Amino acid sequence: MKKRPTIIDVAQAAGVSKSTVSLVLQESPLVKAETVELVRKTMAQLGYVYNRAAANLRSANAGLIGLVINDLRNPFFTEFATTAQMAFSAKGYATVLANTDEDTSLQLQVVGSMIEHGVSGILISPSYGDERLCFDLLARAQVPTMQVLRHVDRRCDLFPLFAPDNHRGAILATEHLLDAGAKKIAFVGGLEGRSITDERLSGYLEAIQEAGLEPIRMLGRSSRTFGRETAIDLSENHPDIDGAVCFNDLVALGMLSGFNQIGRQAGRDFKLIGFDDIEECSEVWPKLSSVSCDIKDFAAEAAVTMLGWLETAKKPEPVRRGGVELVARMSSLGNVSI
Amino acid sequence: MKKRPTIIDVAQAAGVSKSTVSLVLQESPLVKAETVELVRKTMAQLGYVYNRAAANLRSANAGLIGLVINDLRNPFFTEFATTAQMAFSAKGYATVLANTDEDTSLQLQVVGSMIEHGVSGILISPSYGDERLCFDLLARAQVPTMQVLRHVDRRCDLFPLFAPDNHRGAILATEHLLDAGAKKIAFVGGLEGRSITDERLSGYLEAIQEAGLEPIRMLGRSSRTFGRETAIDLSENHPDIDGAVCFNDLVALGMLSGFNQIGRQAGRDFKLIGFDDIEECSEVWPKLSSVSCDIKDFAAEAAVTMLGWLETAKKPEPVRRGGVELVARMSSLGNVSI
DNA sequence: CTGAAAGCGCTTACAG
DNA sequence: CTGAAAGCGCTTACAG
Repeated sequence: MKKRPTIIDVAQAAGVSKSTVSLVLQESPLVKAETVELVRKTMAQLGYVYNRAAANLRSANAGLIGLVINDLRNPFFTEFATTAQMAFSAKGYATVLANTDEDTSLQLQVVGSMIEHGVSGILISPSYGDERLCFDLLARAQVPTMQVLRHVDRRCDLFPLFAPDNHRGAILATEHLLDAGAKKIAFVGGLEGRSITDERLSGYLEAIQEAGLEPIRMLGRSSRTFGRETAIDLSENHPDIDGAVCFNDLVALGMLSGFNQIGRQAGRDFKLIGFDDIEECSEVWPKLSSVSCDIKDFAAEAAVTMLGWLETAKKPEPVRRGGVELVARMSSLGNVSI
Repeated sequence: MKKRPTIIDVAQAAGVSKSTVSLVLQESPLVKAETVELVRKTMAQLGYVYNRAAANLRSANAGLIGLVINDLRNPFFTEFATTAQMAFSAKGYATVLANTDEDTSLQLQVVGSMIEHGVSGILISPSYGDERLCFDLLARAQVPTMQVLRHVDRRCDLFPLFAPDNHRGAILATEHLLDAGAKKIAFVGGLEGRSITDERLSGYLEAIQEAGLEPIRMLGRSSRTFGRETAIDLSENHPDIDGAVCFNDLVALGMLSGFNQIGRQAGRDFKLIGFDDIEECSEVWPKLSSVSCDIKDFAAEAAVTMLGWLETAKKPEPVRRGGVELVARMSSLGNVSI
């Protein structure tokens, strides 16, 4: 296993100086076309591969971006991460990715590692909890960092936030269930004190109170399993509850499974709506209503904003909210449309 | 935004030479404990961050591993990628990840980018199609590369393969449905000519022929939507078919949705089994039987094998198959157990 | 349009 | 146990 050729090898083989080779690599217009071709041919012959680490040592831009995700197994975050990574890739940036599994000490470790690797910027959907050390480290290292999806560190002037308008989305969802005829609507799933839950719950509360109704909170883990258990429990013990705004689609999909199990039909017997509009919503039966944050667009937007920051050195506004949209399907409508 | 401090700054501030600082960074036993402490304290004060790119320039091991995935939105691959990334992270390696979206030209591009970034090795679940250029590039660049999950490039001596024993898994699944009383079993989903499909289909064919039955192929996309459509089509046009071995869980979950829609009950009216055993299998109702490749263990194994290759420079065996296991649940059993 | 030289932030022998 | 010097593979002014 011999060493890879360097620009010096290429220069020798092509009979030019290494500066010229370097200029060719940078696609400088200064080099004569023939020389460019000669050098490229030589590089191909020698199997030359560009060494970014060396280049970076001088010129600072590593072409690496860090993506830190609290729960990569959750399809909502998977979609976000995948879309962002592909957007970076399309602009020539490679992505260093880490799942933190909602663990802030892991988060601290991976962020440290990314800084060492010289990422030019970091997009982080943070874990809840003891985040201070991590963000302080980012501040010290002066790595441009955007918080996305979750509002965790309060210093949005330092770490600009970009997140969907959860509050408004929950209002839309609640009003939709009221319009669909639901009389007693619960909010199911999500844990208090977490930014996304608080934002969505507050929208639900606002709409419920607006309608002069009593709110019903059934908070809990944001999992299919919690949704399924709640659907069954609720049908047995609170048969009068006839609608649910779920914290997210996983909870709603779990409720759907629960209803299937006990023969209750969402849409006809119960008005159900999720949040996030993951792909599966339109692939299950009955199809699940949801609030879309257009996660693909959102992720692409986030990526573009990050790249804009890196390339213009102009920091994005401290807080920015992405649009949300109601997507009504059978689980809240009851007829076999859509 | 001033420059980050370097080891020279640290050395000056601590009153030692930069070599000493370097040795401290490498945790060399040569440095006196007091000196170590002094240097560490100084680094903390100055907010020093290690520059791996520079270190790598001399010492070769970048501490970066590439992970190339054909479809990161598919939960099976998400689980694989996430587990592998976390295993690398636990050993101090950062992961550069790219989704290729089943696109071999994208795959070529991201692999090139990873090589430039100096990854020490690459774990690739390749896209089907025109993969030659990509693997040739890897061979030229001499980057240790393992193919996982899919057997695409035939040169396993160069690019060792690690994949689940799909053939055996499909035999287990088919025999299980026969034991459960199914008389006419179809194979649903998957596209011919792709290694995973071919391996699973061949297992099904072997078991069906062994039982003296006629095989029924209903190949197609590996999506929930295809599964749902097939379930409905099959119930209308082939009511005698009473069992299905699905290419993967997504197809089977789609069939489950389809059955829910038309009021047919998997388990009681139809014996259904998926493949991969993703988490959702035990979260839906009725719970979905599947063949587990123990994807978490598999991914951890793959990561360990890769790291072993990097650290011992000993290439893994050309072909290695991971174990598979039948997981029988309600969708093939019919009773409300498990 | 091309070449010679310095330097990016580390590590690595080699002295002492 | 610590220091002085060379070098990793590039880029960047600066000449010519």
